[in-house]
Amino acid sequence: MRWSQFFIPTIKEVPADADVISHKLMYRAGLIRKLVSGFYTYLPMGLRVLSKIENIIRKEMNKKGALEILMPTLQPRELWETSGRWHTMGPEMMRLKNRQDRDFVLGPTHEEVITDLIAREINSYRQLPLNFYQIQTKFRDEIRPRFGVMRSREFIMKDAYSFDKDAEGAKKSYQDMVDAYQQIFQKCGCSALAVEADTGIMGGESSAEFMVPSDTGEEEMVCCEHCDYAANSEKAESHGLFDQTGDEGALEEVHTPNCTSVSDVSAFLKVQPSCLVKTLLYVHDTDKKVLVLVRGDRNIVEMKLIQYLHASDLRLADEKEIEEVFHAPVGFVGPQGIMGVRVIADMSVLGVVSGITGANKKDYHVKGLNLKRDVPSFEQAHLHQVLQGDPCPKCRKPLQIKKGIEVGHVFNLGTKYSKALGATFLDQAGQSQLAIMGCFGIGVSRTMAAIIEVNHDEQGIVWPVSVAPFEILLMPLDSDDKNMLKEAERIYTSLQEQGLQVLWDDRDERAGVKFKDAELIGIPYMIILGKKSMAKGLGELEIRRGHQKQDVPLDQIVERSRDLIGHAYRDLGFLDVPQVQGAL
RNA sequence: CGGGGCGUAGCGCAGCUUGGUAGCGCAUCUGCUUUGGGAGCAGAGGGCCGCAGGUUCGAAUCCUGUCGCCCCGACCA
Repeated sequence: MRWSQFFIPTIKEVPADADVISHKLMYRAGLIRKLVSGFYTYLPMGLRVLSKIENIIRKEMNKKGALEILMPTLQPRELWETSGRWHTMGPEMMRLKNRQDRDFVLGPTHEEVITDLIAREINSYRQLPLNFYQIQTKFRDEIRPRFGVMRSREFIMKDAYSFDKDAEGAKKSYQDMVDAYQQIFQKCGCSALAVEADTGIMGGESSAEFMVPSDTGEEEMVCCEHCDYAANSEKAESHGLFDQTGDEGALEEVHTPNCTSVSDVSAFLKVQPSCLVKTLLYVHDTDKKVLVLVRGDRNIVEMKLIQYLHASDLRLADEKEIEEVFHAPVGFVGPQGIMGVRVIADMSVLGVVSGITGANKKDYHVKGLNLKRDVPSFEQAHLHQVLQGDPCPKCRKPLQIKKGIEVGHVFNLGTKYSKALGATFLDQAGQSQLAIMGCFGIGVSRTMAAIIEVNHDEQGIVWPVSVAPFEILLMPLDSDDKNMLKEAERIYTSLQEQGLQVLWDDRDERAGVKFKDAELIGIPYMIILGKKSMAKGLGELEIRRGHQKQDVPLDQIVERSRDLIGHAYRDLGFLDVPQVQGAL
């Protein structure tokens, strides 16, 4: 491709609304432009990158036997009523009506559609297993789109859905996808970590997220440096810590005027916050009350509580509700002597034999709380937030907390959707069975941003070859020099004949402009032709990453480039240089 | 949903406090010079100052409303 005939609108200045590096660089390098908040146009350079990521995904999916399909973006309300998600999804799902006043949703995901399809098409165990995938535009009306293409309202996603006849098959399908995902992200140049995760709105049994470690990530994960434990912080656990010591004693009221918070009480009584037991009253599924106990210096993760309760909604009780249960005002409540309310104790308070908590009386707390003695019956669960340094649940070594970008998510769905939508088949014994499902997503557009987050420097993007819009940039510096142009033309044709994707900067620009643009757009390899070295029969071959340069005789430069690029592909885990496909 | 900030030329901004009909840098166009790290000189084009009302002889500027964009936060007894 000749630069002058392509469209690469680079800009020097950063638009005021770009905040993170990938967003700034995508804008400046002419990959994307914004339409409105959360909606972006991919310009030719951006689209090439996207297509490359998609092709890497296709190849790995196909290797595992998944079959590509394409489902509608618009889906009828009825399907979502059937699965129950018309009501549980909330306002992030975009809904609209057609002229007959019929409700539709702009698909945020496709479990309903695919399961409906399978329910109609599959009758026998002989047809299973199946794994269908698509690469398609999804819509989620995010509260706050941000970081450019990283969290947008319209985005491109690869979603795959597996259907198995038994648990063993489902397990294999799941593992196949995990393996494929590792391959995909490695080949895209943004190796991802698989971490245990919450199933969220998808429902189902278990799930793992694929995270690219990066400080701009929105997700927090907990990982162990010593073993392979890694989990999303909404799911992470720590080893049963906090065996609280202290002398057992009788319950004793203490006067704590106006001390309504943990910090007030611990300061007033001159004890560590960890000596307190926080008593939280939650309301879930509209009117069910549950009392949660957690150590004073810890917070609970509401997501964990929702999971534990299988609740569809959850909120803290208001002052009135608290008064009704404890007959005491907010800030002075405790679990002792409370009857008729379900009590859940977090692991952090299980060992408490002399804790401090509210006395259920205004301006008073109690000392000497012994959980097992003073609370008639309680359940135990892991609800607290894991902090840096907490012991690993597997090996007890200190845990680390890191930020990451969620680029993929795999779910073991079980039979939630097959049951709701009637995806059954007859087994060998002629019995009707529910298909066991898995669903597997990759945020394609987000992956593009993640790749840039981990592959850039001061000057601009440093694309991994596998996803670079072009593999090599040909840069003759003097556009008036006939000889140089002739040589450039020769190299250009020759590179193309080698099957390489080459961008030829044929613009009549000064060298400085060309160099700056080249660094910005980040093509991984560059051939530079200058007057002086050409006179000696030499050209320069430069590697964008690290700016290593070498002089190479002109008659060898194409071959050397091809070798370098071949090595680069192999380093990323490819067996060979992929063939050019489609528009590329 | 709450809080904060911002809408002035394609992009980045100044001007607004103290009303008088708009300016700077980059980009664009023309010409000459320049040509291995975002060139120099000379000239040119381009803005209903987000939109709608109001105050005023007069509004980018003051007031009200509205739309859009960005950032932060999201309850812990």
